[in-house]
Amino acid sequence: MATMTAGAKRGAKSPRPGSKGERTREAILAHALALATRIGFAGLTIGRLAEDLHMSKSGLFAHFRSKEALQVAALRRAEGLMIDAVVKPALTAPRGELRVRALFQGWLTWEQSPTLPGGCPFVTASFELDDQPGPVRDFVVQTLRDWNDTLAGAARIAVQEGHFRRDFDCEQFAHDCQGIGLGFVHASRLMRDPKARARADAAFEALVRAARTPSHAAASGRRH
Amino acid sequence: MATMTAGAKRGAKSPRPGSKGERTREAILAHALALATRIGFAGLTIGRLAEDLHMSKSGLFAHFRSKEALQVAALRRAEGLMIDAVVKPALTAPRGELRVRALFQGWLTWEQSPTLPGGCPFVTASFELDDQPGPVRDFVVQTLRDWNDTLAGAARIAVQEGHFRRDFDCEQFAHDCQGIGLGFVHASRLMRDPKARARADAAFEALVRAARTPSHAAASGRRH
DNA sequence: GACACAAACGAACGGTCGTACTATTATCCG
DNA sequence: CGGATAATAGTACGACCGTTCGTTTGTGTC
Repeated sequence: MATMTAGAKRGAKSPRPGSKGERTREAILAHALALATRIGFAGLTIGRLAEDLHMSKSGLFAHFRSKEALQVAALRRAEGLMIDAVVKPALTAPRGELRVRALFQGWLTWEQSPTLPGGCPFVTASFELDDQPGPVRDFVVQTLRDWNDTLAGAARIAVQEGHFRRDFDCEQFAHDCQGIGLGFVHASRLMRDPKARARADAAFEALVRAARTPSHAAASGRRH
Repeated sequence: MATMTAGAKRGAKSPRPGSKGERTREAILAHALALATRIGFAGLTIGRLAEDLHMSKSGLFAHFRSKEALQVAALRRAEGLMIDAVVKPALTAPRGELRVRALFQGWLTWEQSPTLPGGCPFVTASFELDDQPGPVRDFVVQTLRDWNDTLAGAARIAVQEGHFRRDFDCEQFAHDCQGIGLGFVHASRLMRDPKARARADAAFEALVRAARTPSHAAASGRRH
């Protein structure tokens, strides 16, 4: 956070809550995010963005002082959206396996949300930026680390609750869920496989089945 | 693997086998491929490529008549490399579970090959182009479909050989392997997780364990 | 309603992009 | 070795890139 030092004289950004500037800024970020999921964050251009929103390049640019700042702001917004859409609702689910399910299913739904025509921005960004160091990449890594911890933490609670085996590897579980999620994106977006969702669900069920304690093995199976 | 027979009609150009032109063309493609894995296929530029190879933009451009053709040519080369490095060696492994293992392990090795500094080009391309129609995307889809069929086919042989259960879903298995592979890329490249390889191996072992017939369940475990 | 300041604009900058042409040089076959 | 032809270089083009700057328009407050 050392870079925020300029805030003393001229705040990096502290527009009044309901001001005009903040409203258009929000509109820009919403569109930028939707666009980036389709054409990538590198493909995002100020000109295209300005044209779509019927404003001038310079007027739009003034809201962020660099393209990189725009990219980070868009991803920061995405993180907020994802927490609201996936994490918070899952926290209302009962502790244990059900919450783990809510997290995973919630992510699949989020990935297919109509507001994100190209899918989860962090999937796009993570493969686009995995070899390009800088603040944007750093932010993506941090967010995905948090997400991984959320998944692993939910699994750990499921162990405490006695739903999952006592010796269960929760980190491995979180990793495997990421893999299933990425496989889902691959199958549904690139391959356009209509069975993509069913495949992802089947893989997740197998993972959960293998995680259960013997006493819960046959129980709570909401399936055949 | 129906598409691999397309060798009948050569492409637009057919330079003599050992000619100068073909040699530089090959050099261009080799570098283009390595570069694309790091900065993406959209980020690939003729100028950058020409500079790196110490030749003029126009001289390089003349080998392909468009950037799109260059991208497809690079991916076509990647397909050949991948078949040589992964598929062909796996076909020398004995039919059944061992061949399935050879395919998967071979892919992990290929993904980390030093000639591909940014990893498997098809992973990069598939997330970059999943929403951008055109010949490049089409080629990626076709190649990955072939790869999926190769995996599923190997699994089907393992069923025939009695290594895997008779009612085993080989398509689901191929899908799950893709997911584990993508999870591996995510963990190793973006997250720089030193345990990435171990995680991928563990996930794959769990998958294979669940696939085995009861009679083979305990056999060939982790003894070798 | 005036005044201060935030917000948006328009024009311009130096670059780089992919691609089209023409000219020059290297390669290869007879 | 010479002449046809393939390979490379040179130059130019229009479009768009991110960014800067000075100006104009709009907003919100006393």
